[in-house]
Amino acid sequence: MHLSKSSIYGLRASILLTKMGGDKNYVTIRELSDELNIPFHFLTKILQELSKAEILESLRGPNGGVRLAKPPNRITLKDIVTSIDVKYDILNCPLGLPGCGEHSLCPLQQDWQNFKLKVERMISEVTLEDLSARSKNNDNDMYHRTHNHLNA
Amino acid sequence: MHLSKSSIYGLRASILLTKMGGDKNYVTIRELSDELNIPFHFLTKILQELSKAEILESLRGPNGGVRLAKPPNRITLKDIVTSIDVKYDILNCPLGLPGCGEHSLCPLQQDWQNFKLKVERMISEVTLEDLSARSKNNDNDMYHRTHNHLNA
DNA sequence: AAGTATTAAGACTATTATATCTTAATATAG
DNA sequence: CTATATTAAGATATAATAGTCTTAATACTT
Ligand code: FES
Ligand code: FES
Repeated sequence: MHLSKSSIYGLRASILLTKMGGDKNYVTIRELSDELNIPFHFLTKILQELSKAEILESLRGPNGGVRLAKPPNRITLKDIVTSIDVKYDILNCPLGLPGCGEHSLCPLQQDWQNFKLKVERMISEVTLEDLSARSKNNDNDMYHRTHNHLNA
Repeated sequence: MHLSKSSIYGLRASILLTKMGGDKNYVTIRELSDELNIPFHFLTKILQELSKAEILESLRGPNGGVRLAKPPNRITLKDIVTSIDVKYDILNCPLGLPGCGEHSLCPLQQDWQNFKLKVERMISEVTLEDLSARSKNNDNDMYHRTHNHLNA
């Protein structure tokens, strides 16, 4: 599972957005970046990608910000990740041979494809609603660490 | 599973070495790098790491090269990867929160830790012997693609 | 209409990962 | 002892990722 920091930040921001923006109000990127200890301009660029992908909506000017473009139960983890890391490879086999999955050349293939299917199913099924619900039940301070301590 | 190219190359070379070096002869790094389409000097540096970690033995001069330092059934996939990517994080959760695994803060934790355990077990149990045996049963041309086609 | 708050966009810089090049050390062969 | 084949080590170069800065566009408020 090789996610760029952009994807990780995008996911965290989307989850927080889901938790904060139950209503139709826009949340400023500044709020998100402060809360999550993500560099503001960096997060801005990431969320622009999500807006282009029509996962978020944005509005400029006072009272502007970003918000989800559709109900959180219709946005999956995979939607977000694939919008940001266009060419990511979920759970790449350690040997990364050509034709992986098609031909049976890799000595790890059997084990690996098994894992891979499960992970792929998970990320394409879990929605922002699920994630925000689960994290509400947990310590709400989950995001409030300093940037340096995040093991991204 | 975020492996560097160094680790992937190190794994591929170790497997090939196992297949070629059943006896006690040294195999030159040039042979390995040609066969695997890995830049020679790059592979040299990677194998130096494995030598320092006492997974390989090396010898300079004519008839020199590298060979396994112990029987292939005593070298695991994990041995190799951890020698090269000293600070790798096997199957990092997409959210990558602090204290992952210790505290229950992450909404994906339950699913993810489950995968992670299985993958960790696999890489710490599978040995070079296993890998080379399995790949012998497969198409022996598995490594003979051009570098550009490898989806590392 | 003017001023302000905000995202959009793109240029720029910094850091890390990947790859190459050069020289040194060492072992063998003749 | 000399020439040669090879790994060791480190300096340099290139590419990819991460992060910063500046300016433009837009929408609200007064
Ligand atoms: S290269 Fe596809 S499973 Fe290993
Ligand atoms: S951060 Fe540990 S499982 Fe998600």
